[in-house]
Amino acid sequence: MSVTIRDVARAASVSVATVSRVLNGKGPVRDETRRRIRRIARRLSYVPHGAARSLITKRTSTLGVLLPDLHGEFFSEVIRGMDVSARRHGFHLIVSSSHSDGRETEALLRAMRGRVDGLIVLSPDLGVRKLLSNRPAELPLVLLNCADHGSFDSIRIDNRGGALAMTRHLRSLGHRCIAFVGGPAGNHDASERRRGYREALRSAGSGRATGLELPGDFREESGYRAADEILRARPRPTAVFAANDAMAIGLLCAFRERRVQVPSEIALAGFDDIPIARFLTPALTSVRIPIFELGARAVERMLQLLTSGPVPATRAKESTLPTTLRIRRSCGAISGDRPGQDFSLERRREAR
Amino acid sequence: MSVTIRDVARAASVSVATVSRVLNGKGPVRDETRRRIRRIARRLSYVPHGAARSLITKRTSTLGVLLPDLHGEFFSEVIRGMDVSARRHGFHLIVSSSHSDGRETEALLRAMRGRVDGLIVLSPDLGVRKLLSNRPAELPLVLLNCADHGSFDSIRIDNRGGALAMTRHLRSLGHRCIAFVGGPAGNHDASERRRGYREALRSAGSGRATGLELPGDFREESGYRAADEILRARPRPTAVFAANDAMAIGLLCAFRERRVQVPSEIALAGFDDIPIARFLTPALTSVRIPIFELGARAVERMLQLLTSGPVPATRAKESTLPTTLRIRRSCGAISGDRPGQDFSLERRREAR
DNA sequence: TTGTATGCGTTATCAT
DNA sequence: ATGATAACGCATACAA
Repeated sequence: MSVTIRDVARAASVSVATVSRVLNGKGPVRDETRRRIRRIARRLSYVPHGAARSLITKRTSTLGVLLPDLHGEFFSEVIRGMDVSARRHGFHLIVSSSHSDGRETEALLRAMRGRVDGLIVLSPDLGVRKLLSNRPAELPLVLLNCADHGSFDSIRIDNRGGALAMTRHLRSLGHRCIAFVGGPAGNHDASERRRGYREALRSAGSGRATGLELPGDFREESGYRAADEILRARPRPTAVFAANDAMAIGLLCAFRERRVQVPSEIALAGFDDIPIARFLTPALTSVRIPIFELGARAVERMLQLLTSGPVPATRAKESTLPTTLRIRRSCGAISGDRPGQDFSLERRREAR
Repeated sequence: MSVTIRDVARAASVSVATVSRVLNGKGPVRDETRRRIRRIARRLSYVPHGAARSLITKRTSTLGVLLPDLHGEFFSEVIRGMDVSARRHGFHLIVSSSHSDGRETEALLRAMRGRVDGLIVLSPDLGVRKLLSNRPAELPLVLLNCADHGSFDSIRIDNRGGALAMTRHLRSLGHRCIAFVGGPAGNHDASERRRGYREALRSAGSGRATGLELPGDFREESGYRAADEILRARPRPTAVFAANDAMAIGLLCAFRERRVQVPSEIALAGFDDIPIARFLTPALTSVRIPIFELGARAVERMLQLLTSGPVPATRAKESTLPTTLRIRRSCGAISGDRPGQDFSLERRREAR
């Protein structure tokens, strides 16, 4: 068996209470006793048992994270943000990725009780309502990029604003027919981006602008497939806005094969600003989203929720993180030749 | 407070023991009693307390995962593999990414006791030795892609074999001077890939081959920077093998800016086969590594370690996962035009 | 078939 | 300043 607090107490000829006091720095202990216990504990390489401790303290110092089946860059960044933020406060992350069907999610939530102090749920796919119903009652909750905020704290990325800004940017470059390749049906990020696109088309600007929406699923392949339809369309769009960079890359690939020059013959823009965007040829214009910060903020919010009292009466808050336009060569706005030439148009919008 | 097993027992007018038996399906219980308890438990939406349960059962159904600061695709895939595999067996994952310095890691390991049944450590950066010393003694351990296997179970990817195969492939295409852009110093994956590259150069083949090694750090930027030096070198390499795809993309970008045609003027190959590799122009030849499977296998191994008895005398095993060559246009071996044209040369090597 | 009682490892409350 | 002891929520050996 593992060495327990009793072993330390016995070896030091004191009671377990004293050992506990020393190790937690609580209560008065004679200096000499403290040092002796510390030494012995180290010599025995004693490590407190987490489960036992949290059974009595009612705190696990652990946060549960529920994620859907996310694509590479996004997934790792959001976790990194959470992890950095959590560790700074001595918290751990118990993550569960690719939760799809509701039954599985339910089982997951059940298993979380007694293991986490709070839950962070990222669910771009609609359907958070079900979640609330069968979640262990008093478990604090923070929603990420969710469709219906309901009465829960939520942090989201300004997808709509980013798409709006990008589409307007394309219009400002003179494009009058702008195609849009969308994301998966039911995905909240995707529908918000489409909303921004539509809004920008409708809004008064320099001249009329028409649109053309094509289906996509956030994967390269779907962008590749959308290209043909775009090129066949009459009037042919002079610009394409893909709902994410992966699809934009698929489009870029297809355009090159068809010998359609980007951006001279057709402009291209993406969303996400993944690291390789600026290393493509032409460098891909995109909308940068603060993924790391999204994760970090979620944890911060959760932590202040946890320390603000047992049943925090603090009203649910929702905040929106701003996106940033990364203008590069693919949209035809600039003619620079080297990567790293990043011109940024920033766009901020913070909600309560 | 949350509803406990006692609440259920009281509501059902039975003892907690009976409730426990029903919920765990152990021991004989009268059918009618069972149904009644089940109904009441559901009505009260009772959920067992994880910490309390694991305190007595000595099992947490949770696996600890220690990861370094990984790049996008790799990170998400390995976690996905673990998660899928873990959930299938009713296990959870408590992950901690970007563990860098040893002190932090030590604190992390301490906090793991009583919260996890085993530990999976991915540490391409050398220095696992320290880990073993201050880890809670009887915690089962599985190493991933580690330098020194020591006496621990470990699963690794055949980095050396993949690099060997790719370099030979380039030689077989007639290249006699092949440059190599390496990964971060101290990174085990990187050094194994370099080892394979060197081995292939030394080994007898069709004619002599010379090399040229350049530093890199696995990021696009470092590949971009390496390009100039490669183009200046005399004799100028006719092929470049980048230790990962990100750097290959940087190289591709730089070559295009310098108007150096790939593959006609210089061939290019990467490592990892990230999803966008086949959508680049030219499509990037690369070495596919089974990341998902790496994670999945790690969990499987851990689980069989856990169920093989309290202190499994089963000798530490190490296995190596095979890589696969993905030959595309960038190396000049084929002249296809459409993405999805994947020719595969497989290479297997399984160790005990 | 069911109930009683004990213990898991820790912290917290009260004595001393 | 320190020690004895009661929880915490659950599973289980044993008794009934």
